[in-house]
Amino acid sequence: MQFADIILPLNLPLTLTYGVPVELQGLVQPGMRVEVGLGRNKIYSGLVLQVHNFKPEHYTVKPIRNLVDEAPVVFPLQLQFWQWIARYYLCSLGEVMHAALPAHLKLMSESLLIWNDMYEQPPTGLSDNAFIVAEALHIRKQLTIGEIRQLLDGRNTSKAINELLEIELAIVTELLEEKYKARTERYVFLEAAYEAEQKLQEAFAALEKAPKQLSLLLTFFQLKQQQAGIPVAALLKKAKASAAQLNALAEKGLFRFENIATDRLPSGESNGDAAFTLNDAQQQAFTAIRKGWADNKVVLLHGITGSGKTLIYIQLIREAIAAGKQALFLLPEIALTTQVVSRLKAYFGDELGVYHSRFSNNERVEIWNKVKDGKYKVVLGPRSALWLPYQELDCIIVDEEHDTSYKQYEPAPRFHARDAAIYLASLHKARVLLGSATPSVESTFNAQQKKYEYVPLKERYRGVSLPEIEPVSAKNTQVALSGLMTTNLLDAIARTLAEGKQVILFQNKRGYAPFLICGACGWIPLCKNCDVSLTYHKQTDKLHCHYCGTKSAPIKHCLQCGNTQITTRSFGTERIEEELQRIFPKARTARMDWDSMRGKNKQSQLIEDFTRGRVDILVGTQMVVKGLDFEQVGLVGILSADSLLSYPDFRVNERGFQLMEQVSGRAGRLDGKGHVIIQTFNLRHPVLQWVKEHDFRGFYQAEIGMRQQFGYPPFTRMVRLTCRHRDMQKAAQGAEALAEELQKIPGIFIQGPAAALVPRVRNFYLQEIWLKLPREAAPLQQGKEGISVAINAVMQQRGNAALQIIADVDPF
DNA sequence: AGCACGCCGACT
DNA sequence: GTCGGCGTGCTC
Ligand SMILES: [Zn+2]
Ligand SMILES: [Zn+2]
Repeated sequence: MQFADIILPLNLPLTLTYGVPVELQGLVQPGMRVEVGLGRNKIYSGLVLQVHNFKPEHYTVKPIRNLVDEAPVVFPLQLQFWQWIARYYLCSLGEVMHAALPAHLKLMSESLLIWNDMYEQPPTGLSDNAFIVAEALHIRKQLTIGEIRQLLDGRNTSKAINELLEIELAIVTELLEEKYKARTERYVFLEAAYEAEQKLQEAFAALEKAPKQLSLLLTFFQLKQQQAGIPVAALLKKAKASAAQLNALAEKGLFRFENIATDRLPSGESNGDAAFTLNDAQQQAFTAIRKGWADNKVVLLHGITGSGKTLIYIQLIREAIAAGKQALFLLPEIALTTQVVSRLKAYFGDELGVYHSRFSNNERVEIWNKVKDGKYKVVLGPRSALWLPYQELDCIIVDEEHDTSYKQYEPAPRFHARDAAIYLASLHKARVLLGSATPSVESTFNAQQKKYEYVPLKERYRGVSLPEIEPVSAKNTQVALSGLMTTNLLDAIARTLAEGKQVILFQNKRGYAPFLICGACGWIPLCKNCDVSLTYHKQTDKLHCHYCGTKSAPIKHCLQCGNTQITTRSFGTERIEEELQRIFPKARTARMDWDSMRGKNKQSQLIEDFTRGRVDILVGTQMVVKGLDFEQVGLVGILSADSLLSYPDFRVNERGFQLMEQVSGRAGRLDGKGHVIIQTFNLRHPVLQWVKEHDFRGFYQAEIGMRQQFGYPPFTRMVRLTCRHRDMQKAAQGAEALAEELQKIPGIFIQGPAAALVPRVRNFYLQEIWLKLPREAAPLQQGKEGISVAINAVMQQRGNAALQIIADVDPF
């Protein structure tokens, strides 16, 4: 007897073992989806992890019911990758599977109620709900549980269903359906009989009095030279004919129709062999990258904005394709709307697959298959592109490697795509290139330690020079704008606009008024689900909670003392745009933040407008840094540098430096007159000095010293454990119990528990424990295993069932 | 994730 | 008394 360990896309601690029935022996392979029963009568498509001969001792196995696939949909290498993710990031294989497989490859049965034909009609004596279901069932003959829930509005469905099953009015079966549906298109073919010359002549003759049909037939033959079947839509369009005319020909027996599965993904033509040459600096960097790779090292390419990293990437990808392998190009999701996509498409055409969150579930399956079949040689995508089934990767390029969006937080697996990419590459024996204008402290440290090869690319492409950075004291602000914009900034904006150049203003708060307070008693409107203050949004005329998304009616008077004077503190992007319109009425303003970019093509539209000079002043949050890739702006203003440099996180300086450096990169200009103004109440903040001098080295030296002194990464590894419970007491007790269990682990440093920065979100109370672990692989893994044990111990304690413990390895 | 089992409040 | 609410535990 053979057995198979099956992964189900659920948060189960382990795989489940099923028996391989005789008729499936030899057919079940790792990576295949199989139908398995779970619990009373659910059927899932699970994924085979391995097949073996070890009979489980403590329970009797259920058999695999059937195969879903004839061949594996997941490669063995991917299963290894999943197992590493689960181990390293402290989550279950099921959670990894859930994240990795496209939704339409994960099947779960739905219960189907079928009318029993022994009954002629619904009997009397049923409860109201059961009667409603019985009547519907009588007409429709079968209903899914979902349909019944809809019918009864979700109330008391199980009772009604049990009532019907009791009297055998209906029987229940489980239905496991393939979710992926190929898109089909109607094609028209010439009937075989008309392939004969003479028969065809007759047909043409008979059409003399129907010129429209004749011309349609001629168009058909014109197109038929390329392919036998012609898409109906294309034919009608080309012939400018109607469906009725086509049907008339079909009725005469000339044509037959067939529905053929087609590709959902648009195929782009490449520019053929678009030739380009690397300049000297690029060529040098390219050679250095190849050398680093030859030494089996990860390469860190430190190239300032506008140094032309993309061309180097393209050249490396070309070589990967030439070697008959695949390449993966990772980007932060938000950067996938920029010109990079069209640039790569121009070079790689149909061999390039782009992956992002806007694809439908059916499209994702098609992308999955094209990667698996090797039709895509290059994949450009965000962190989720790591899950695709690559046959053989030659290289992985992680651009903007410092970017925080590479770290997934919710839900598990809480992985870092840059780090996971390095492991995935090692499985493929592929090479890794990390690229950034502001490399992370971790990667720079690895380069310093000679673990990575460091390749600088200093020269700015096309001779664009670095902008002048001017920190200005925010004390020097106009009274009317109470701390919003300094006269330096206002003057600079006016000057820049007068020169016909564009302005970008950066403010890290969205909405209109991020903070409201009663002028009389100091009362602050708070979210009812979270421990945070609410932000007023003018666009919706509502108060928004940025943690749970709840929108509530705006406050007209204080709920505590009744005072009608509610004052606002701080300025969001909405308010800034409004003020700018008032101060610079002739300037065309635009806003780029989470709220204004929600629509489908909003972001690409804005980029288009900005590039074509249809926007004079752009106000935005982080998005203006990450979501734009042009660098021809006259002035960049950072309205409040202090908010970027004062929050409790050991990476605060790193983030602040990276952000301001990246923002500055937007202000490089060919004429060498780019200008950046940074408003602050602390002109002497060291980060501002480093930014001012573009002094990456100085920043790094200071930062790495601090990390070493206080035992932060890269000198240690951190794990954050969050206890989440609806009850404040239970959350705190759970965290205490967890901390106690953690004490048993040797060699780890425990900080906490303490309430999270925001102690309550969506009505869940959050308690955090921060752990420092040794960075060496073996004791690190030992420590993590200890953490798993501790979590399990706490979860098994009575009364902790509703407690959630979230482990976040290498938190960001 | 579902689903069954079991223990308490508010209805006949 | 029972009906049904949800908190708890399990799925090979
Ligand atoms: Zn008040
Ligand atoms: Zn909230």
